[in-house]
Amino acid sequence: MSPRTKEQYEVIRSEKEALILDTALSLFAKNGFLSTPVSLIAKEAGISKGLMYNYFKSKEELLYKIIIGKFELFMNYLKVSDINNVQKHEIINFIDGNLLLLKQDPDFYKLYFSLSFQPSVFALLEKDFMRILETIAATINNYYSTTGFENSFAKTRFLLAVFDGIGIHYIMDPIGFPLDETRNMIINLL
Amino acid sequence: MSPRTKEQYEVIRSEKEALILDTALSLFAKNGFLSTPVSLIAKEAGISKGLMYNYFKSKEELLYKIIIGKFELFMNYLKVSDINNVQKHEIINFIDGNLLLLKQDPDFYKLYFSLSFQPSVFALLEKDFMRILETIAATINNYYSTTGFENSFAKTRFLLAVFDGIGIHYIMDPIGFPLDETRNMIINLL
Amino acid sequence: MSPRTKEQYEVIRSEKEALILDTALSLFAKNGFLSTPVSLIAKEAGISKGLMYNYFKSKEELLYKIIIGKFELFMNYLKVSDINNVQKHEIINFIDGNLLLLKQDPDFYKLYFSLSFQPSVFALLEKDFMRILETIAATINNYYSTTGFENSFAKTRFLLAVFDGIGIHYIMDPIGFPLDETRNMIINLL
Amino acid sequence: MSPRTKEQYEVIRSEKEALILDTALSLFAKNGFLSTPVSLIAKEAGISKGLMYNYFKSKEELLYKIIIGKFELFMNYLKVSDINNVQKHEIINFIDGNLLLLKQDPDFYKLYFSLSFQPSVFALLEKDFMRILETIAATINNYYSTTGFENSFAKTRFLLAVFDGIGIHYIMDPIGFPLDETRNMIINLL
DNA sequence: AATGAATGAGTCTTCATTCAT
DNA sequence: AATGAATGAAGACTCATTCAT
Repeated sequence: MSPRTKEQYEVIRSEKEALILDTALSLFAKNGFLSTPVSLIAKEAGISKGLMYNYFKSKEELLYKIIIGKFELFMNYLKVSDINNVQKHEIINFIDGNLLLLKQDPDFYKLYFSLSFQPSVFALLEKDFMRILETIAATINNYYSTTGFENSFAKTRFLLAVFDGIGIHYIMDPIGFPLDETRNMIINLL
Repeated sequence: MSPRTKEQYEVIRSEKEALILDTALSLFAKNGFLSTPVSLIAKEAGISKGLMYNYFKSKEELLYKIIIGKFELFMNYLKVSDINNVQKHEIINFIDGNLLLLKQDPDFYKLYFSLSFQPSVFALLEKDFMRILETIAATINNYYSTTGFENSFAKTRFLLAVFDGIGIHYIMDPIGFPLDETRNMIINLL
Repeated sequence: MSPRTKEQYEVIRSEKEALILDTALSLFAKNGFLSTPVSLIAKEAGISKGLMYNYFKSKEELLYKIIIGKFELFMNYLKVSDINNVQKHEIINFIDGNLLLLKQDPDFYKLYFSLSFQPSVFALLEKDFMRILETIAATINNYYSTTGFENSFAKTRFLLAVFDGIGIHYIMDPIGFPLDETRNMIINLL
Repeated sequence: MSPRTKEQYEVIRSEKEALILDTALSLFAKNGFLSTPVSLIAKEAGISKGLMYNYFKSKEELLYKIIIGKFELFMNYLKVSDINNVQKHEIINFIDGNLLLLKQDPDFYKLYFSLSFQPSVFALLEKDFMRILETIAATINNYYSTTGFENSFAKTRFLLAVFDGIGIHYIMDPIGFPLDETRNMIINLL
């Protein structure tokens, strides 16, 4: 019998890769990265431990791919037409976009926050995290300063902090936390 | 040399216990709870591993005692004279008190936040965390509702979230983060 | 296109088999047998892992075939016209033949020596090694005893040892080692 | 009960360390470094796997310590009174010393030779091996050149090669190999 | 003849905890 | 009160080999 075609192999690979990524994200979010053994990921995904290493070089690479993949989605919401003249509605779009992701993919945010407090693991991702954070900060800062606010720097840092605070409280208590009301309170800070 | 009295022994014991607690907090904050071996704590504290287990039943108990000890300090700032009629200056006092602790003891906050995202460890502390959070929430909620704000529940949750956001951003970047300016922005939310 | 004939298939098969054998020898020599994964051999040879097992039952069989194949070449140089009356020039021919192989195929010698010290692997080959060694030893011993040397046994063992010593030092440092000068020193021992 | 004294601990440590080193040397010699699992060393030494790591940082460090320890012994035999004027009897002493060690500690030589052909492992030790080899080579070379031999370089390399050849053949067949007769043949090369 | 996904046994290593002294 | 040797369970990772296609 002839071997599978390249396309068939690709389908298998991309489906299984997605399965592993999803399973791992869910477990990392639930138990934390360090407390999730590769063996558990494999078991939950219904594959052998060895196969994981056929798809990802290491547990850390698996983590990295999860994060990077989501980051792209994340950044799609921060498209401004003119970086030197950021409009209020663009910031609002960004906020709304992220609140949407927060609702749709709380696991990712849980993982994201948990990693921020795990220095041994965080090192892997620090550069990417920083690059993104700085882009966001620059955009918001530009909005505040061109809109005529004084102390745009502090306002920017404050807004980012508020945003993370909301995120954390939401994922800790998605049912009880009043996300929609707080959304308006954030907008009021603009 | 006369043998030590019971009191002297107890002084030694409590001093050594404090030493272990401090050392452990510092290491947990720096490396994370799971990434800090008991052997390292013992080494840094200048004692043997065995002795650690003489003072604390387990690594988890050590963690627990660290957290509980700090909580008491923490709650000292939330003393209101009348829980049914909370004054603005009392809330401000609470905020300022906590910002002070944040500056003085960033390690504890780092540990506190990191544990929040480590469910396997968090379980130990969840009850205590909740009890405290609810006390604080009730107090703030009372302030908002007696002061005549509408939607005091959402406002309360928002304030708590903002507070944590600030805390996180400060401990991630204690030098760059404009803590004093943001303090005023928090007060403005009251 | 007409289908390939049986002969064409066999040509392909034996060419591919040779490719695998060569690739494997080169990698075994460079990294050692145990440190060379089958996957690497396949990759370097440009074929799939599965196909390797189509040609060779196991990694060990692959090794075995490499060694045995070279042994035949090796023994071609030890053809004496009369085993009961070995001539000096025949021994010299053998020495020169082997020095030539040593220069032309250092990888094989490297592998050969490395296996001699890997009992778990060596077991496979021990019989064949011994058979060959004994043939050589018998021939040399005959030369020494018929030529009238006393203690031909010790002289034989010495010569064989010297020969291996030279081989090892040459493959460890093919550029620096004075192979041609030492050749004469070996001849002087005859 | 009071803890053991420092001396008592030291006795325990050095005895157990020696036990592990001895056991490991014997197994490495018998099976090869790569084919000897740490678990087997532990089992043979009658200790737990974990304890091995209390004494040695890694399997590789264990190997390193074995080799380095023996090297010192080894070099004791190559003490010449004047490096610029090496006497024949000093070379003979060196040869005899090493033949003695060869007889007494064939395991070490087995390991030494096997490592020389295991590039992945050899890297660890290459520097130390080279340093020693160069010292020996320089000494012998000095002997040959001051004694008036021409082509002392080639003679030195030859002698070293012969010596290793003898070593290898002896450890492969300690009973059958005529070590004492060959000793005289080596001396004749001086 | 050929592919590479999949498995599982085996290897090194870490670390919380126990225990004899 | 104090030490550190010792254990054992668990975890990340590798790799020869099998097998469906």
